Amino acid sequence: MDTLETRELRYFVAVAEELHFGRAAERLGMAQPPLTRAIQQLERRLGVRLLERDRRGVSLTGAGEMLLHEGRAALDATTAAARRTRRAGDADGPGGPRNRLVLAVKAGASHELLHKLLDAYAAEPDAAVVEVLPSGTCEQEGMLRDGRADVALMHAPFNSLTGFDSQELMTEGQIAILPASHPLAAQKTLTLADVSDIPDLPLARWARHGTYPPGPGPEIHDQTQLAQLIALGRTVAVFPDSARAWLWAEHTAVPLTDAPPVVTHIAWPAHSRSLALAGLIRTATRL
Amino acid sequence: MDTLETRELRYFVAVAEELHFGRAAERLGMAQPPLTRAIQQLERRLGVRLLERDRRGVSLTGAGEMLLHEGRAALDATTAAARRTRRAGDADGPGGPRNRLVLAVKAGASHELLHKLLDAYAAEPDAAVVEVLPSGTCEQEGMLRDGRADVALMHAPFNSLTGFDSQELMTEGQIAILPASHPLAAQKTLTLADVSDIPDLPLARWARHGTYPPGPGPEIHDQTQLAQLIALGRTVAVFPDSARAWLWAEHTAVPLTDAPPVVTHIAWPAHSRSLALAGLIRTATRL
DNA sequence: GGCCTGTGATACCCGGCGGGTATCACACGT
DNA sequence: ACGTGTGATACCCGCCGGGTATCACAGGCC
Repeated sequence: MDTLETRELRYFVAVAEELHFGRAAERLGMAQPPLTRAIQQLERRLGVRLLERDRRGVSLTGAGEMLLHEGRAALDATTAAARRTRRAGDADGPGGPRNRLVLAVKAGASHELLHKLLDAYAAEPDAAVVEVLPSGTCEQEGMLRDGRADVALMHAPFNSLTGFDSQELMTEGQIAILPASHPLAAQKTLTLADVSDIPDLPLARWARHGTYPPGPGPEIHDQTQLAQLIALGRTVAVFPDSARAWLWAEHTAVPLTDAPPVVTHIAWPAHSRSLALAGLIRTATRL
Repeated sequence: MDTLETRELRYFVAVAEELHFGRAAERLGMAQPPLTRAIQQLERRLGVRLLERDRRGVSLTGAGEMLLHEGRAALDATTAAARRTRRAGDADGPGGPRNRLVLAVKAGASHELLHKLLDAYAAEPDAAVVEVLPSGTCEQEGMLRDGRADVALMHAPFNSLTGFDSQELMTEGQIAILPASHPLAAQKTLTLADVSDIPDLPLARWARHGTYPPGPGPEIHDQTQLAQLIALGRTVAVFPDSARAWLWAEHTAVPLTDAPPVVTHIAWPAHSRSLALAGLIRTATRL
């Protein structure tokens, strides 16, 4: 009567994202007519119009937008339930209850802190096996939400910590990484304004959630790619201080005086009750 | 293949809570055999044993406990999606987009703050209709999670704020409420130790999540009931300062010097994106 | 204006599976 | 030995989710 099935949610989210029944059906690996029928049935059961279909296109009503947001959250929660249950089953299954933890880390960030954390935790008695999962830019939130990861290292203010419990680990400044040959590389310090409009050196743009912010700079999705472009004198980038670890000889790092400090947190789903996780967090706070 | 249906989650949670297929089936309004089959199928699909059935009873495996926790969260998220979507539909349906907000408040707490908040918000332009939903002791968390409420007033340290965004509104001390006739009522201040072992005046016990903490005091689930028992000289209770508003003539309030301060927060689900909610929060922070 | 194209909606059929009833298998009380 | 209460099995049926074919309709052509 009033209990949404996850199948219905999956269908609706697909349609709401594509805004096109045909494409949504294809994405779902099914034909279009049953999809149409399923959405109609969903609307009847909820007693609410979710989509406005005026021939040539579909758009979301207010209720539709609500269901898109809430439905995504619900779907994430159920897939998280499935994933975490499977992993828990592996643990208490064969070979004794060897717990495992999946830690999501932005690829290539803060090696040093990560190393210290993993070493310190491994020395703990009863330490679980920590699997490090490299994640794309700002993707850790989704990974925690849908159960791909149990815990993550996040960098405020880039990551949003809303909805998670977290603990502050480290604060650092930011630096501009320039070609060593560029005149500005000789400065002792710079400001954001200095680096954001250098005529011959546009700021690189990172992909966030699959799309790129507008601007003149090159589109980047790989750190080595970026490093190369900087070395070639084609772009600048702004990074937390710990990025100095991977600088090349052709790079120069210059501190930014007015960039907001970057705070590294360890974050986890608020409702977690895992002992292994608690141990890792305890270790982290003692660093 | 790997996508849990909410029906399966409902079934499993019922069995895991009852630890008995027959009772669980009854609670679900179905017969026992299909329930058994559904759980078996669920275990097969997850590739994990969830229940240990040794004749005469059922118990949870580690994976089962995981699925119980995560599954509850997922079920809450889907029922929240349904409820919020229905409400959003009512709003953008007939009579113009009149938004509504449901505010969960512990029954009978902090009248004064609540009044100020509602009055101030009602004076805002484009204020939504705020529906006040009285909730049992410490039940606000569940109400936010499953969509019965959009926002809640919570009292740390009694309510757990994990998983929600929140804003501090007010801090107050705690008082002991005694029968006016009792000798201790003459004191200017008291300590927790003073009131926790008065031989003839055991501390009242409140129901939390349906169960009562152990102890000698009377079991309470209603505020007037408690007030009456105090007036009769049968018990003491500890409350935030604002409880003075409902004291009777037969009651005396004595400040507690060592009780932790009670902090009232306004809290909401971390992923909310409602404009009306944002307005209410903005108003609250200006009080 | 006729026609094609692309959209979502409808009509109809079929197979699978969710659910029910009856029964079994087994461990415990007496 | 037998009754009792547990979960598991066997079997059947009706519904509903999904597929194919088709419709209805609005634009954009020439």
